[in-house]
Amino acid sequence: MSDRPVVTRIAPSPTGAMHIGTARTALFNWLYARHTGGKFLLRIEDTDRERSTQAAVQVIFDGLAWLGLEADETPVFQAARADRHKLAADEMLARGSAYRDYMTPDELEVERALARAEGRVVRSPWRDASPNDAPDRPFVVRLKCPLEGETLIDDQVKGLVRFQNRDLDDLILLRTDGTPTYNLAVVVDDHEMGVTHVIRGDDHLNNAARQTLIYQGLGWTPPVWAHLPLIHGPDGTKLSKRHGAQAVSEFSDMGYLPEAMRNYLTKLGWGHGDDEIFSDRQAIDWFDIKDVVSAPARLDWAKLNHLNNHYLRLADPARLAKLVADVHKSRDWPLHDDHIAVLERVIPHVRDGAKTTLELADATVFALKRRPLELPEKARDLLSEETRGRLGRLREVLAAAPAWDVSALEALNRQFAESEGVGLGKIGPALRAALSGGSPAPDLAGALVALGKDESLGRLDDALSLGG
RNA sequence: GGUCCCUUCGUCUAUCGGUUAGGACGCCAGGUUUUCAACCUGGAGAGAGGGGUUCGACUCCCCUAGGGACUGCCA
Repeated sequence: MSDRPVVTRIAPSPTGAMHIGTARTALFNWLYARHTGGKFLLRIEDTDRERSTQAAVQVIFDGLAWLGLEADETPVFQAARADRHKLAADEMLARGSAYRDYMTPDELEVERALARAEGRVVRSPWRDASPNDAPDRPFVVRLKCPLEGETLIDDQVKGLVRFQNRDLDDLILLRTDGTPTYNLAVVVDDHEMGVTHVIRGDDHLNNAARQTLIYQGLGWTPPVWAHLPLIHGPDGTKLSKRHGAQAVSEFSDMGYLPEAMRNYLTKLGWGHGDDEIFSDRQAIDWFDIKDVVSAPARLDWAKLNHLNNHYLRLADPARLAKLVADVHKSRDWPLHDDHIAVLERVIPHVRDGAKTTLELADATVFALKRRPLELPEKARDLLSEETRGRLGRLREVLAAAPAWDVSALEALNRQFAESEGVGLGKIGPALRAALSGGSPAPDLAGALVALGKDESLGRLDDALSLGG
């Protein structure tokens, strides 16, 4: 196992949204593949034809692309491989590691109830029937699980897990219509795709034992297993809609950056000393399945917000401007031709307080407004005659400003207040109102720079002319 | 019911038999201050319970309790 190059995979079923837990599983598979210099593959488990849709397949592609987790080979579609799966089942039949089960649904139901009452696993009477006794009716192909002995799973996350074979049921390999079930398909595909490390949610830990039996029934070597604990909601229960979000697309819609998601999700269930914020490069260098935490983790919005704020402050303003413009568009805000340029100029001054691109959009509204601004009642009240006089004088000082940058304007504002013999508090609120029209805006100097000299002076003039 | 997994501050984690149990987010207090944030300083805050093993357990073992997964001709 150790000398083969590592091959990992993510194998989602396209039945709707892409769950954030799936995203994290993909991320860990991707990290481990990158860490070891191996390959990361994608397989779409679309054997449930009832529920699988093309749209849901696209959701998976989009989700992985958004997160930056590109597969190294073209995706495999499981449904297209049904012939291979059936061949494997035939092989198991031939080897005696599977059998045809002719139980009717009614009989199965009775056996299931009985088995549960007796605290044992379902067993078909056809397990040991002679092929000659085969009746002429539909059958399923079942795994012929050994009745004695045990199956060990040397899990990279959970440690050594021991299953008594008698507790493992003869799961169905082929349905009555001859189509393969999940457990067979997974084993055949993982084997034929050369997957060396199966890293998946720990809801599959039980399956690992049964799948091991299938590997053995086929004469194949099982992969290295690693079962990751699930992500829970903030209250510790299974993550669901009511926790705010579940799907990758929702996190995107809520204004989270993919790099923030990667950092957050990597740290959720894995640790590297005291490191909290790290680059993809560092994550790849440091990541090892053995360091994955074995307990489920809860989604913590506050921490995600913190990280997103961090990456928002690091991001290229041009990139953010596009994202923020999209937010405004989705809100039907009347954008103008120069909005991208305006956003690019404003964003550096307002991003420090933003947790998401949605908040970033909120913070840019003041700059996107068109003159003359509508001043809310509260803002008008600030423009007393005295204040208007001061603002007028400030306007001239600003107009004559030799430089239009934050530190110069800060100094200039302060000097002006001093020359007027008042504190900045006597001028700030009114200036702010004139510049922002009552919308949230950055500090004064930042607002002036963000708006630019012409726009700033124009807005001041507008305010001064009010009732003047 | 059966099988299996999990259990360190509110949350994410560090520790891998010997630490005043560390960090981060959040929270509280103070500072900065023209708004909201951001930022700076300080603070409170944890080994589920009970037995062992050991000179010494958060760390190893057992039991209990509490969570969770599986138990489908879903994946």
